[in-house]
Amino acid sequence: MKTDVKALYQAHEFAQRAGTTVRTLHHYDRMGLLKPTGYTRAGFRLYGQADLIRLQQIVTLKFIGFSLKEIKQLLSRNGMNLVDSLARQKQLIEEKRRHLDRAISALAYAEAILKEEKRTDWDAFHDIIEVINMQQDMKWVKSYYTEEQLADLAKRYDPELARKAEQDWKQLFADVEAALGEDPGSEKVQQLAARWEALITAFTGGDPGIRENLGRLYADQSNWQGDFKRPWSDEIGAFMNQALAIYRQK
Amino acid sequence: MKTDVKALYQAHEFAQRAGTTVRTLHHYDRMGLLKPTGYTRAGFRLYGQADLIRLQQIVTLKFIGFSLKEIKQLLSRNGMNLVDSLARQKQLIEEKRRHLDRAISALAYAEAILKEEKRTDWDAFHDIIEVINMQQDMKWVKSYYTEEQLADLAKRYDPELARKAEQDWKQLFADVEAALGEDPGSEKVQQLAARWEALITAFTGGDPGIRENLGRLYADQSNWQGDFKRPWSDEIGAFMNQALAIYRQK
DNA sequence: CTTGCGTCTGACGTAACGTCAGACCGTAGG
DNA sequence: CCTACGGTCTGACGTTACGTCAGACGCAAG
Repeated sequence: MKTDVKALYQAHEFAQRAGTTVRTLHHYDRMGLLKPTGYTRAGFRLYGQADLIRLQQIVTLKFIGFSLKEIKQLLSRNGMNLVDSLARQKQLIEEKRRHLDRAISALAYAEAILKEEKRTDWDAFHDIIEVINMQQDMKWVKSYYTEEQLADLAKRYDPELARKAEQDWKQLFADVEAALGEDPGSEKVQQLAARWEALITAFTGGDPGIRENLGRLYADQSNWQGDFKRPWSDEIGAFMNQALAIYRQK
Repeated sequence: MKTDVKALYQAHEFAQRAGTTVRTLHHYDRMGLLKPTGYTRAGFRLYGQADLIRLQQIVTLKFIGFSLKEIKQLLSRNGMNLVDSLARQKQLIEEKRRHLDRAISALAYAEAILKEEKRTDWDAFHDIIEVINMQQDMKWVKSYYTEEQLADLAKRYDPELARKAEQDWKQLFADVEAALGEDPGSEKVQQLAARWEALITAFTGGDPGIRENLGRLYADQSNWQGDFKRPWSDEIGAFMNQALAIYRQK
């Protein structure tokens, strides 16, 4: 029963079949992550089935986000506990995703503001930055809310927010625009304020680092020149500021 | 009306207030992204309010995921269109998040398999890799589904899947285990098969690159030794394979 | 022998800084 | 005035996962 199948491939063909490059194979070889099965007399690398399997494992672990160094450890399982590694890795990735969620939310806001209003790019850009930094405000806002209120808000808005943030921002903008003339203290406008805050909360999310940093930044601006000019120059901004002020005092 | 506020800070203090490091300021200075307002006679950097604002913008754009090079462009708005840049950036980030979602899903699966079954780490690990690569199967599976069926599955499962993948995997495992003795062709088991496929689809998601690569990898294994041994050695795996086979033929 | 295509080994480039290392500044205490 | 302590400066190397030359060699066909 001879195995007619070709058993060994040279670098290029192997790389192609594996969906990677020769240079990558060199790299893995040099760092001891994947050594070829053998060499020709001329020193050309020869890869076999076992190599393919190992490469497959490497690709998989890379997909999951491990570094090559970690992969080397895992594949030689030198004292490394797979379960723990996976758990840690999952937490790391989830953190990254939360960050991306907030970034997406911020971008959605930017998109909304650029479409709904007709300011120059630069002005709008200024506002975008301002809004993102507004997370700082949450520090103070939090003292106005009770724990339960915050938890409630979080429960109602947080999970889906990041996903359809774009929709939400657009809708909110439309609603606010429609309510422009009304009393900022009215039930209706106050509900808009609540939604606004919730949206801000969404991409403020749970990143303590950024919140702190920008918080310091913002506080600094205020201290620096007494009343640092905040760029809410448009109607909507002014209107919402009134509404939010009332909302927070309640 | 004199402004009593200190107007200039030295590197360390400025960095601290801005929530960054001196070395970062050096870096930004050297690459021309943020030049200090002035220097002392000794050559020490002095930063002012304008610098703080600019740094704030830099931090914000970094948060959104732009590279320093891009930020430099954006802040000098040399031919760069903000709207387009933001849109592109959003797509990029969303792609990244989809990748993370699939990775998380894969890790959730790993977690589930390691908890529910009592194999050695290594064996389970082998399966994890196998499952992730199983996305390759979707290539063939797709020829069994109609477009509408796929769309339907995607609609029903895709959005929420990535979020609560862990739960879903655990639940599915429990259900499958409970149904172990039954007829693989029964309505009940077939529904489990549908769920199984849907979960696999979830982290197979929409990444054409990885799907292709691993597809090639897998196809190769099969060709290489005729019938390459697939590591579904456990009861659940064998059971589900039967059920899935029937499910796909339907 | 010459083409053409493939392989090998360095060596440098990338992104965004962190981490020394060696040298200098500035102020308070002795 | 000397010195310690803390801050600043520049330059150079380290990090991650390879990509991109560059120069030299292998091998089969015409």
